[in-house]
Amino acid sequence: MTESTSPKIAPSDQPPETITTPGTYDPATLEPRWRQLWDNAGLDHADIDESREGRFVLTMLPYPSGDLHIGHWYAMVPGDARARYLRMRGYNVMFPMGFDAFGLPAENAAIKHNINPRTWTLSNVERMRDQLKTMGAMFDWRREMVSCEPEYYRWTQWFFLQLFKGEQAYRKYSPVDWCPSCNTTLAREQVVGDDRRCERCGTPVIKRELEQWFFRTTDYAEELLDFSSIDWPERVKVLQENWIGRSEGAHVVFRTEQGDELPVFTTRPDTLWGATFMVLAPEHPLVESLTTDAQRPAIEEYIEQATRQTDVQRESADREKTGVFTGSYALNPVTGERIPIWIADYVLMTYGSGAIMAVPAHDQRDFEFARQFGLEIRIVIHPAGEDPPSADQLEEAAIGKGVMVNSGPLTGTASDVALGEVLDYLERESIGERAVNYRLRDWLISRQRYWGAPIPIIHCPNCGAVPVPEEDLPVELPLEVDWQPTGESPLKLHPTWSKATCPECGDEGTRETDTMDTFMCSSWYHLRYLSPRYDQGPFDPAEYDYWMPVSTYTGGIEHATMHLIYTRYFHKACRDLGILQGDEPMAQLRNQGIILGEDSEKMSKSRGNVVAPDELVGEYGTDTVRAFLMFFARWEQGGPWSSGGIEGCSRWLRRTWNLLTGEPSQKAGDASPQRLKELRRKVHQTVESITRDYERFEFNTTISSMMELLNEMSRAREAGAEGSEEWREAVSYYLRLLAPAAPYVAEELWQRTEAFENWSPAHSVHHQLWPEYDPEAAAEDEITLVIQVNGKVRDRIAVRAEISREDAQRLALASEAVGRYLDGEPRKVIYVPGRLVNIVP
RNA sequence: GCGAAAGUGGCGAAAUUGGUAUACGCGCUAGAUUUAGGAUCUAGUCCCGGAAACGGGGUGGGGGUUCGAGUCCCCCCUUUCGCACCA
Repeated sequence: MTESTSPKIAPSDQPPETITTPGTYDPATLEPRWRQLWDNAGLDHADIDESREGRFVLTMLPYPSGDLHIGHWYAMVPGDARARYLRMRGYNVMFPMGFDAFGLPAENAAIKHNINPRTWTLSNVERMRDQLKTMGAMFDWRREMVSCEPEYYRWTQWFFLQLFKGEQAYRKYSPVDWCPSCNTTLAREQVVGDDRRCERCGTPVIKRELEQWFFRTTDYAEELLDFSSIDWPERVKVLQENWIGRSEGAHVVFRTEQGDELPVFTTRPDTLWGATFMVLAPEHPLVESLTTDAQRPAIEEYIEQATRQTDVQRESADREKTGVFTGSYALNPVTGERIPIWIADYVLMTYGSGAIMAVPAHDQRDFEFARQFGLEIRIVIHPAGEDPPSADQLEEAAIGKGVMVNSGPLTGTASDVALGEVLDYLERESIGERAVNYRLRDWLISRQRYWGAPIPIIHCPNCGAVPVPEEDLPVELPLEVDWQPTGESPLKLHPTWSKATCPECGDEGTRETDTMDTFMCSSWYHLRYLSPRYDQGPFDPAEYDYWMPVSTYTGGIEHATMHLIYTRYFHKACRDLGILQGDEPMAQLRNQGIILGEDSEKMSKSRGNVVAPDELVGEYGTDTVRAFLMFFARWEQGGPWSSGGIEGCSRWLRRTWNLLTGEPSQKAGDASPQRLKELRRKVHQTVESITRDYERFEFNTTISSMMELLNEMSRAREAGAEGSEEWREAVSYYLRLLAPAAPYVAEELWQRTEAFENWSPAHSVHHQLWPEYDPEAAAEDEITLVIQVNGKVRDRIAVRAEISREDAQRLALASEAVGRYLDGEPRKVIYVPGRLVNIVP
């Protein structure tokens, strides 16, 4: 049985294969040979097959930075093992791979090495594709997409046009970080230091307003909060909820003394009578006209320094409040009082209306501001039955509940009804109305960059922003471009590219030179996998119907709020345009943890703790690296790498090899029926637990269960199990259970033990069915009954598994050990079938 | 500050979801084997006492629920992650 006959593994167009020497596990020759055989035979191709249920298994695509990192392996290998498991369960599994190929690093490389970003990117793609192939994953490379290829971004542009026509795209002025010396926009990572300087020339960065493109993600804020139809981690749902940031309250319209409307959003309309001043964001459009001449120098200076700061700096907590009085006043709409209007950087233009009513008695920030500048504090909510203190006595804002005081007609209203009463009052008096506000902003998709998908718009002096006709797509990036060391987009500098005729009136216009955010490319890449070369649309509807939605999506938690909100928005918006079906793109999401360096620090070149997968593959082989990545930590948690730990997985696979290729034991055939039954039990118990573990993404325990089974098989072999039907089943099951984790060695040993004459995909272990689990075979016929006295273990006795309650209790009470702790009749006896008897004295 | 998750041997970690705590692996100890080894095999390895049988203790700390708690509840400590002047 274990005698290894050399299988004739040679497809017609291959030279005869050298068979590895029996007795020696040599992944370095075995793995590439199988890879080639599989690739030649198209073993991992996934095509529509109506006889089987499809499963679209997706893992987040990499950015082609140049080298595949161990983190990529950690993200992809367990997902691959699970995809392989699903395929063996009989599903038709598609597991595609591609590259998120637009982005800033390619431009940096272009400037630094005077190389076109496309050349740089595609050579990285090629390198990483080869590295990905050593991973032993079941990627169907026919379905690969590369987002920087015109055949891909043609459809990214097409989607933009659909969203534009569906009124989801619009233009507005929005600030960017700008280097006045380089004369270019800077990305966040190009602004360095606390004093915010350009990373190239060191010039202090300023804000500049540019007209940019947005998508109306806020239209979908409410629907994006609904996760009821998807199985996503709680953690991600909470992150998205916080990101969307829904709050209920009221829009209240204040008026300036000059008569301008000054709307605010408040979650506490019940404190409206205590609004003693207003604060505007320094960027607020009314600041200019509200500023009096006397205040103008101070205001201008304040705006200057406030807008130089990052949002992060402005938002950093426990900073002393700063601000300047505009010199103007507004009228409190319920009291009619004049209240001063200030500006301060703690009010953000990007949230609400960019203006607040300040209620210093009941909001901590407003309280601190009022104390800082000597503004009036008026208590309007106070616990019933007490006299309100004077405002001077307050040490902090009173944010608690109480009864409304000093609140005109609503004085005396208790806080549990106040909100509703106040809202009714405001609506009745036409002062304000109920409103929901979101933290979520519309999605800014414009980038003043070369290396992205051009926004397919022509600006015409007569017709405005006109979409490029679909038949003219793609709007291709010019390849002959000049790079300024400043990083200014070559699209703006190009002599001819931006010249275009208006599709509507035929006059001369100019192309939009902004390109799209790369999150736009990654919002729909999963759809391109369906049919990467389809040219009648972004995807073939037949493929969509068969595969979508994505059944499992895996990737890092860091994408919880950006990519994963954008792709959900994108799907929903396209659904409403009739392009897609279903409410959600990804039915199930799971996140892997982070793999750290051996020193428990984040891996980085400067720390010198980077683990290179290529080196590991050279030393141990792909199967060992895969197994260890699955084994060493809980996948969703991650943890530090251990160079010693990988030896354990290496040993395990070598022991597997030796067990199944060695000479038969001299005791073969000696095993007792009872011993063989025990072997079979362990086999079936292992099938059960590994099946459960794959369903739950608990990859570490799939490997430890395999190790346990190997240990049991070694012992059974010593006892003479070889030659039996039970042994044959154990080997067959073992190799099929091994296949998802260690695909190469499992295939090699499968061919040997099955003794096929020739290899074909139908013979591949990867096209076998997952072992059937027989609960009867897995059931223990003898169990250890634990005898407890008062919850403490006092004895253990071996009994038949089907022992009756009466017998178990009788045996327990008869136990000598129990006698030592029990004085007289027990008060109570608890029996847990198959487990224990607990005697309460 | 708010939110989420976690805390178990020397280390990475298991624990069928309330029922024998520490499976599996690393490391370590002893032995076997080998020219040698960081190779392979066997045995041992939570702590204290004991030659052993056995006894006592034990899952960050404190309380609670329960016949029974690593697991559930409350309080505290620590760590990690996310969000943060959100009106």
